[in-house]
Amino acid sequence: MTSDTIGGMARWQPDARGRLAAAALELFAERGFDQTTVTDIAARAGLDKRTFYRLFGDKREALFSGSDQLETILVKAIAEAGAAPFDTVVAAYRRVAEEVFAGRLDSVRVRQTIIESSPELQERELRKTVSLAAAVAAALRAKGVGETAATLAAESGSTVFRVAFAQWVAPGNETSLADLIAEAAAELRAVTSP
Amino acid sequence: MTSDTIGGMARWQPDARGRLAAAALELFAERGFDQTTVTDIAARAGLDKRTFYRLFGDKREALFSGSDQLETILVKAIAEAGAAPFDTVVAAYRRVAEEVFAGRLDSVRVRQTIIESSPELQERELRKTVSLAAAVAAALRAKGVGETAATLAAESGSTVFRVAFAQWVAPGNETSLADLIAEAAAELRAVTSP
DNA sequence: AAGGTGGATGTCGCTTTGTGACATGACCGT
DNA sequence: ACGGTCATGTCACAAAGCGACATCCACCTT
Repeated sequence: MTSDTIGGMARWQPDARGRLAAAALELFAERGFDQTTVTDIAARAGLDKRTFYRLFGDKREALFSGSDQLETILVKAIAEAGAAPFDTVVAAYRRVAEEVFAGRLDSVRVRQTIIESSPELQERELRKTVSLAAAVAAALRAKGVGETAATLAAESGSTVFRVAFAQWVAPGNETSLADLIAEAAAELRAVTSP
Repeated sequence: MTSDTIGGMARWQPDARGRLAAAALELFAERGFDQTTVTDIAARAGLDKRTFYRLFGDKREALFSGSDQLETILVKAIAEAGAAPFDTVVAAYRRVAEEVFAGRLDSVRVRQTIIESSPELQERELRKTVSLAAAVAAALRAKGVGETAATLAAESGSTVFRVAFAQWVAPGNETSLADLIAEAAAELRAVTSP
């Protein structure tokens, strides 16, 4: 079936996972999430339904393949930083903005449109967000920050990022994500100040 | 609703929805969420699987029947308040703490144990949380608070509540939820202050 | 060079979720 | 009594997700 022979090379086409993720993105954009079956996705990638479930936990996960990378960058940025907890977290998210989101507004918008069209996908994205915040909190605790303060700083940073992200993706926006993060952080400080 | 005649005999037992929610809670606690099928739940409530799906959108929803009430209380509290946005939100959550959670620690713990045992349920709870925060933000905007400030105040209040809630439910806790909310709010201010 | 090993893939069959279409049986107003 | 309505039950079905087993072929061992 998938046995290709580029000069007696691989038995299967390379990067099955990547092909499945790409096929899923295409199909979700074309027909919508609910109207796309896992069998469809696998077929477009030249694979079997069962293979999809070996590489992804469920149908939604195909849209969130790259999100481990975010955690890596965030945790590393926090481990290297030396400022106050909240500033550290905000700086870490700004680094993510520059290293993974800058220059990809168009494709991010496509993805975001898909997510906003399906409650199931929104739930999954929320979980990813929370998981990221938990990793950030753990990284802060590893630097000696107290339990509650670490959680609050991580969650607040997450909030700032989500607000800024929404503004960045909104139609007509011209400002960079990193700048929007800085603005949102400043406004959060203002909102919580007595 | 569930037509039971006062004088005559009822065709159906009253409160089908409540019976299903109760049956679901029991079974989830007994065997776990995954090991409980919708048919099981319906059977214990003396109803049919199809009836379950008419009253609840999906299996998880049976655990979240009462969460509309929270939104009502929150929105009302915010509409009546007159303080700064963040203080208003924190006060609203404290009101929820007193009006719906006070005195129910034991049953809340049972429920929370179930939720923590299933990623699917955690996703749903997250969505409820976000939905609540969105309603709070809308209530703030209705009072003239700016878009971004309303969102940030609502999300920060939500964060404070979640942190306090986790502490309240944690084993060995003796402090009231309302007090924990106040403490968390104070610590959030400290964390985000320069 | 023969043969074995292993990891990735395909095939089969099953349970469960969630939904549409239709049937049933009591309540209600007329 | 009649027809309508509303909650529920029954039947059928697509799709999700997973366990068990078969298959294929690069690579390794001898």
